[in-house]
Amino acid sequence: MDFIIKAAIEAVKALYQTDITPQDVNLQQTRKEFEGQVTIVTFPFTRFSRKSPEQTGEQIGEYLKANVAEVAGFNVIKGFLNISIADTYWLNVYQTQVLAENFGILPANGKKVMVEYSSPNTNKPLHLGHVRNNLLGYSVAAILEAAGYEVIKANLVNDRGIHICKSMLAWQKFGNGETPQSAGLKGDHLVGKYYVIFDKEYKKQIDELKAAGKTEEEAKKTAPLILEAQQMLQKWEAGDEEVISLWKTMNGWVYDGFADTYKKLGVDFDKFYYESNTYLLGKDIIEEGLAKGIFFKKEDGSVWIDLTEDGLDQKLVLRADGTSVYITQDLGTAQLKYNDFGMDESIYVVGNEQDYHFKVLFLILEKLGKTWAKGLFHLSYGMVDLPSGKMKSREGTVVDADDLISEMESTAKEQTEALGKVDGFNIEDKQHLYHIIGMGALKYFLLKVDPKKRLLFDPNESVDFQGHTGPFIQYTHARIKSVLSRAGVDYNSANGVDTLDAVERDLIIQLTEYTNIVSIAAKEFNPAAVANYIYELAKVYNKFYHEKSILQAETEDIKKFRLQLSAAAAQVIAKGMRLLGIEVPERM
RNA sequence: GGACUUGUAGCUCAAUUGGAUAGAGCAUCUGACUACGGAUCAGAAGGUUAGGGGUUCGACUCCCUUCAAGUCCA
Repeated sequence: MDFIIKAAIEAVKALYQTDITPQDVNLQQTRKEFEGQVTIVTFPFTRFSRKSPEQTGEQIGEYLKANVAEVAGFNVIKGFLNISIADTYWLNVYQTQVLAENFGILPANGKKVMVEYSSPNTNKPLHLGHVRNNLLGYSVAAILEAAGYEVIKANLVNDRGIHICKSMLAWQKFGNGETPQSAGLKGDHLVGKYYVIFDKEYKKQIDELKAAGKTEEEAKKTAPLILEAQQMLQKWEAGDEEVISLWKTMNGWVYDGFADTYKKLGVDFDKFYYESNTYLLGKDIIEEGLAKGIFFKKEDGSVWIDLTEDGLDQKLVLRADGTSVYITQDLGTAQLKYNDFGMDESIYVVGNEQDYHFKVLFLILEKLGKTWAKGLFHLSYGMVDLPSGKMKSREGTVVDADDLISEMESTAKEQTEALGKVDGFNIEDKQHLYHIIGMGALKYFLLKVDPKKRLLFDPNESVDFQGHTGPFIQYTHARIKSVLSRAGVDYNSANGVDTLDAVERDLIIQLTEYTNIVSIAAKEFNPAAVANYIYELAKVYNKFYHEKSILQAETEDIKKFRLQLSAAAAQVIAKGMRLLGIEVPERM
């Protein structure tokens, strides 16, 4: 549509002797209740046209019609100039762009970006909140790749610390040598079970101590179990063989479990970082900051940075005893990642509870003069809430990822069987289909929402399969494939039409928008933009499908054209869904 | 105490980043092809965009303020 903007600039120059920039031309898609396909908002031009918005629109419209071949007509309503573009233009764009093999893949931009996501703790299984994180991260990575970036998917695993020691200790005390095999339980669930047991026993001890007259705070600090766990952490840090060996064993169980869940979710990673390797990093950065005078030392020896001039607080970066805080290791890890890959940008997919943390982290790196700090971005997403409020693992109100996935699959099975559409599928095909549909419903449900908004999930109300959903889009794709398989003619070289019906034009216009959407989604790190676009596309296609007969078209040329157009729609649907990590079936 | 985020139909979400009469889906009601797949399509109903003020040709969007929900900082 650049040519319209250019022409509008020329029109303003010719009519009103004023130079304007492309940004001054407010171009948008014409609302469907009006005639035309693109609209120029003329209110801003009245400043120098010294005419009413209507008159200004008329004059520019006349100019465009006279000087631009593709402008077939126009109408003016208030300050809106609606322009009808000739069908030949749309057909040309369709032929040369939409039908091109690499449509929707933007040329390489030479930039490298890291997307860090998932980043689980190894003391409990993944839940719905992690699912949102994983799907977002995977999708953003796919979108950036389509937008021309070289992408590195990274996972920073929190595999050490007091929380893991809690699970280890509980297993030692109460586990009786239980293993995933002996318990018949996924490894991450088994370890999670002992984390819960620790918490229960710990609470018992707290209650006993309180009954003996201690305050809550005292009780929490002096309960034998927590002291033992802390001791265990110290042993781990000292490299105690027994502790390390148990730690390796139990983490191994967890990784097996995670690998399984990741596979079902369809996410993957190029690079794993482990906190057990990175938790000591960052101390040299503290030195660097002190040397540069950015950090300062208090009398007790602790190191701080004063961010009050930036509207933030004073922030501790190293404890008085010389040990790290979270931000210390994050500083070090950021440097490590940059040393490893030298990427231009780095996206952290982390929940919005850490907004402040990342603000501080990025600001410190900037103050340290790290040139790459400006490429850091915190993709902050809202928490997933239940109707009862926040998910709490201690109260057993978490929605477990593995449970959720299998529930989605069985719902997909029920729905599909009720419709009786899987004749001719063997058992494996059926299972694969149920997985695709169930995950399609779940992924779409989570990704269609703007990441920064909190998400409400009601486990009692199963995810919809009708309307604005993944299965709706998958169904549209399957139905197109069905028609194509009945075509009986070669439609690849169709070129037989030179005018379009309204629905056909709408469909082509929607298809041409895809590239635009990819770049917007990449710029905003927002899969929801893609999700909502594909839904619109599927809707336009379904309307076309109902209004126009494809196989019974008026002429053979039109039939071929509509088949080809349908194939193009199926292609874009599949490509777009792939950016969301959602597969589309041939039949369903 | 300070800071950040969110608030749109009964419910779940949009709104081309300041543009036209705020759009979809679910739920409710009505209708559609003995048809290329009805997980579809067409229609009805549903709104003081949390409340109030301001900025301007024009505000869900920007500013101020109050309220509500959530989060963070020692």
